[in-house]
Amino acid sequence: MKMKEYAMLAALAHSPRSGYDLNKWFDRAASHFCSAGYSSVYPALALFEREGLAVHDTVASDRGPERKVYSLTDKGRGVLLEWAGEPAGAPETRDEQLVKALSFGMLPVETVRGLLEEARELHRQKLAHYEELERKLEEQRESGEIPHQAYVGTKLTLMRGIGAEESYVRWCEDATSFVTDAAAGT
Amino acid sequence: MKMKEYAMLAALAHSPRSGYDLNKWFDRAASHFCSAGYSSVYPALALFEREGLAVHDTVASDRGPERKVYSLTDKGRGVLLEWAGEPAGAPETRDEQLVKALSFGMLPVETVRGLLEEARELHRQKLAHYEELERKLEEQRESGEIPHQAYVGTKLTLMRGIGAEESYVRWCEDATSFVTDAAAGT
DNA sequence: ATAGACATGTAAGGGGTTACATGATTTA
DNA sequence: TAAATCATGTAACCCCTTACATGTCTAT
Repeated sequence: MKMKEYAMLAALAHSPRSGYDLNKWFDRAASHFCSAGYSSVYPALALFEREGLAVHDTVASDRGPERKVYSLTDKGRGVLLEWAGEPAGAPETRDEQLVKALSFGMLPVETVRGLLEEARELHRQKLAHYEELERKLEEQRESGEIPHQAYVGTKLTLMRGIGAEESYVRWCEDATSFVTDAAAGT
Repeated sequence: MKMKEYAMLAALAHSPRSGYDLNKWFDRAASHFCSAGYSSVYPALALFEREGLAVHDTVASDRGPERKVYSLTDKGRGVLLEWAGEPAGAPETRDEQLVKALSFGMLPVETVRGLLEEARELHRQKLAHYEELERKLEEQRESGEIPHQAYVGTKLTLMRGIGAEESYVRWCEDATSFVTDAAAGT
């Protein structure tokens, strides 16, 4: 099984969800460590059911067509936990900004300052987004709306999201200082 | 053109390199923001030459077969800088560790502590690696062995690599405290 | 009425990783 | 003599993103 599929199993372990819900979860809460579109999600759910890892209930929706709400079986939970207990590989990152940064010594300083300011703004927004999710999560925990296991898992990923974005914002600021000094010094 | 190809153009702008050298550069110095194997590198170099973005000299090697050492043309430099001056997209990360972390509330605390300790060690090693590269880069700058433009570009990526790994190590430590407290509190 | 969110899927094409293919030189 | 490094490429396969296909409900 692929990483995305384990991510889906974990999300279902936190609470039952439809394919549509999973897709939103990937976009809003998991995009900093794993992403997926509909064309990964729906076939994976069908696979889970064939393998006995999940089952679905058909539930009427407020608006739009019927929802297929999937929940994890004991077997699914077993498969998930077995995988989760083994050591993880190193993270893989593809960062266009850093590829561009390789050329920042060859561009006008004002151009570079503009690019870094824009990047800083992007990551400040992402930081604010994760902080907001963390606030909501703490609310849910206080009101007992969320199982403890789901709280712990989600909290850990949000801690990482926040740390990663803080670190990126700091780099944008440090890089701005660096290119400004480098230009003044030369 | 793809991101990897711009990364290659930037590396060639810093100094002429062979496909083999580029592959090493991806592994050792660029893996935290972009990766590539031989099967991406060699076809891309052939493409650069067809498009007039780079030219190669054939140079005898100390050991092993002849080397094709590529350098960027003015056209290649132009194409690179035009791209580098435009805003970058958001970074994409695939982090197996965080997918596993989603299930950390369902695993025994001792298992989780072990996994986090292992992850911390991995990222401490990466941190040490980037710090070592930064030390060497500063040496090269002091002795004037490296063009200023290459120094700036490389320094910026190393600053980010170091910041990212520091931030990851901190998460491993914070996560360890968190799961320990969560287990004691429950 | 039109745009946007809700909701489930399939198909095609592009990009990237892994394995294959070959061969010289050095170090243990 | 076996393993590691140097060195250049190709081929096949898998994964993933993008586009396609369809339809309802709500808000502007």
